[in-house]
Amino acid sequence: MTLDREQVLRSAAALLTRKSTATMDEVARAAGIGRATLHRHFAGRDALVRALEELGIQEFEAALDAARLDEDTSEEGLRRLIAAVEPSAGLLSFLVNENQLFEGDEVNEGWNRADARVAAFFRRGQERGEFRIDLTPAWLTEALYGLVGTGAWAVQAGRVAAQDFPYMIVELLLGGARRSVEQ
Amino acid sequence: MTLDREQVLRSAAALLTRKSTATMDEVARAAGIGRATLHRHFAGRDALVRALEELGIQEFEAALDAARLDEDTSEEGLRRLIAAVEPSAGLLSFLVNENQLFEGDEVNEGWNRADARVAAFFRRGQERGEFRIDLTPAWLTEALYGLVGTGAWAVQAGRVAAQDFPYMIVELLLGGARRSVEQ
DNA sequence: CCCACTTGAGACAAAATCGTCTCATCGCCA
DNA sequence: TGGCGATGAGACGATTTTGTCTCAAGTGGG
Repeated sequence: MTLDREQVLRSAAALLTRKSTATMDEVARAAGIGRATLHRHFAGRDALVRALEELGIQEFEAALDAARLDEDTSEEGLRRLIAAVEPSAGLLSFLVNENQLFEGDEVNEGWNRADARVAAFFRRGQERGEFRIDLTPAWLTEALYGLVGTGAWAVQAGRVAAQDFPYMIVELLLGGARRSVEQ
Repeated sequence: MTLDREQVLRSAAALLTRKSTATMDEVARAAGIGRATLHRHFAGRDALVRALEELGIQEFEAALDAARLDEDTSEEGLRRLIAAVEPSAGLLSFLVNENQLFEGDEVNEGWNRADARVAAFFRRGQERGEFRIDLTPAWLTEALYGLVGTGAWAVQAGRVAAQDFPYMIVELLLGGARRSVEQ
């Protein structure tokens, strides 16, 4: 009975998304395994979080690839990115919060890579005249993370229908709340 | 030497905003008092967090009052709200995250009051034709919280200049990232 | 000036969590 | 079928945090 490491990580992500302070015991029970087994595969809580970080980065970079940010318009690229990132939204939200705890000492370079890609996407959109230039790429990047996390939370709390997740995020991020004259 | 309860709460808020897992000892030292004194004024960590919750709700409702959301256009009201909420952004962000841990069992009704006011503000803006109707008031409310928290974090992490905080949030929330034809 | 009140520092036990270990059990493969 | 490897359950000690208590020191008001 080989333990499904991926499955364990996914249930841990699902639990920690809801309750970021869950204990190792809770994580183990959520995965349907014993605490000893959890420790056999992840040396400790740090190792578990780091494994989740690897998974999250991997999923996020896969989403960045799948979004084909260079093709079509920036708007279409952003729509594809949000849609591709949706399944990982909860995990990414957890990891973003977790990273805020670190003193910036040792952030996984994967985040820097991903950040750079997202920021470059916004900068390219600005250069193309598709995005406003008065909002910095760094802020747009952070705002994207924040809205994805907020969206995941809103869906989980039942404040937003799951099917509306991509639409709500993309529309707000692209067009804002103001009712513009053009539509 | 009467202990300045307000001052203690503010330094606790400042610390917990950066490190939400700070211990009672760290909170006490950050406030420049002994741990025993901290316990004399707040029975425990829960009591401290609840006191911070009261403070945060009070500040948020004060910001809602100061923003005079009924006057002028919705856009001006939102600008005033974000500006008024800026000093409390870190604390509110901490409390929002903290509330996500609760199982919805006993949320302070103050949040419901505040939520209702914000959602009503967006709904009113929609009825006036100033806000889009395809984004629900509930989502706009959550997005506002999320962006305020993200903004506070971005400023603290040095990714956004503190002076740009209100502008970045309001502009993104109102107009989005898309460069519209009208400007 | 003196006393009552508050504080800071530290000791102390209780509780929570962690990490490790043992042992019995179970499934799978040779 | 027999043995090997992995698992679950739980015991155990170590560590961290918490909450309480004591005691000496200091401050301010009467």
